[in-house]
Amino acid sequence: MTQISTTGKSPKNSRTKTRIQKENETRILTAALDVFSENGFRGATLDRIASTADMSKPNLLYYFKSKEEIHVALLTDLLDVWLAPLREISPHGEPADEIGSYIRRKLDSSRQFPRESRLFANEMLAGAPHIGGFLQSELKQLVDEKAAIFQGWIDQQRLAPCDPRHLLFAIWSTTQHYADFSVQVRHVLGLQPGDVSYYDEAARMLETLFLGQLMLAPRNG
Amino acid sequence: MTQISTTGKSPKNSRTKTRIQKENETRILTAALDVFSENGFRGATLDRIASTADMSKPNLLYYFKSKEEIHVALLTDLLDVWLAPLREISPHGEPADEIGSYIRRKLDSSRQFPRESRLFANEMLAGAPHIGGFLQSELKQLVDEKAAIFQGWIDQQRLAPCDPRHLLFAIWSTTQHYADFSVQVRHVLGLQPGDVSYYDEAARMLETLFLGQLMLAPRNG
DNA sequence: TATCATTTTTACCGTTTGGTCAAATCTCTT
DNA sequence: AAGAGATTTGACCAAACGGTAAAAATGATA
Repeated sequence: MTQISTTGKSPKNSRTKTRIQKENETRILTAALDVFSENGFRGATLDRIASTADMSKPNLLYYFKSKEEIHVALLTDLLDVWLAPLREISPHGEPADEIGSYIRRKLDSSRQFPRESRLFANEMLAGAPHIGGFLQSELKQLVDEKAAIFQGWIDQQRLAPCDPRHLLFAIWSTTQHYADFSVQVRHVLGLQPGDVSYYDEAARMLETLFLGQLMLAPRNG
Repeated sequence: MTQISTTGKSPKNSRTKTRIQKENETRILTAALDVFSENGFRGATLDRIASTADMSKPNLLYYFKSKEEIHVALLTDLLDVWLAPLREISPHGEPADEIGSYIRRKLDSSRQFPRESRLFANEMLAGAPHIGGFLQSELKQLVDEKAAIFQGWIDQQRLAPCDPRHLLFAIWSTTQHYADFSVQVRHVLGLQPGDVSYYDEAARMLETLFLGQLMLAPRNG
């Protein structure tokens, strides 16, 4: 599959973007985010994106020269958003503070960018055909770096012994779940389609789980 | 969207299935699980399913009369698998034992049925068009029932105060993550495509997180 | 207001898609 | 071995798909 690399401009080779160009590219990317995040790359169609953007298909293809190019543009934007909260983890703070605020940042990210989260999830489910390289290089490197910080805390007995990378997986999964599986969350909680009021309770749960102690009674006997 | 309800047979209305019928239906469902779980319903094609099943498309449509019908058959099977671990939670055991073994069952389920898990995830990302009813009825009911058990333990101060349903969300997300995001997990850990050796470490992590205590030093000062 | 580049539309093209049909083949029973 | 039923195939269809070409309409600028 095609990996992200080039940043091709479509409308001619003009360096400066016109007002209309900026407006329409935004409209297209917004519409495409809706469609791709719901149906994945293969499940999305240009017709659907075009009609969501309230635009004819040829006009859409005037701004992005292929379905792939739109997808790449979205994924490129996405990866920055995805990495940002992780970058902020510092070795100098208290473990509970650092991990706690990381969880808060990730949960905020789910609340603010649920479609981006689902776009990412769709790409994972499909086997990461477009961002496999990113996962193996940038992400792995950053994870290794932050895992070393966690390991330092473990060595200092400020954090329970565990594989730091799996701790990150636990944080990613619990926070992203509220964006990716929001339908399930809402149905189980009996909430209306648009209602995202569960995020406050989610934050409390994750604080208890990661920073506090879930089990109160001794485990056996 | 079409919800699950009917259990239509395709080859005529014969009550008893022939050997060939059983073999081919299995082959089709196995192939379809591969294709649907990677690409979602809209992203999957009958041609791809047929060629994966090593079968002509008209022959495939002799056993299932539409793409939708194959999908429904898979989802129906899936829902049992999905609910089974949850049903086993008992109010009579120790919280740590009950929750611990539930996590183990869910993690085993991810390891044994990763494609089923991804099929479910794809359905969620698409907005649960086919199993919305299931989520609102069967699942919600079972969750309410089990949440009441958790609430009992909280009232007895054997479990930290939290929203039991969000605790379930945390268990679902962390365990399913290893199936749904296995590509990411493998890339970050630097493992080969088929390697699922991370499950043991995952089990240890989740035990520490849910049954033990992650933070060892006091949070402030 | 005339000019030129940008933007939009109309009409298409070849391929893929989900699905049908009747004929051909195979399998099982007698 | 023959007949009936089950299975498989090839040829096909209309719609949807990703994408193109060129003309028409619009916008900016002088």
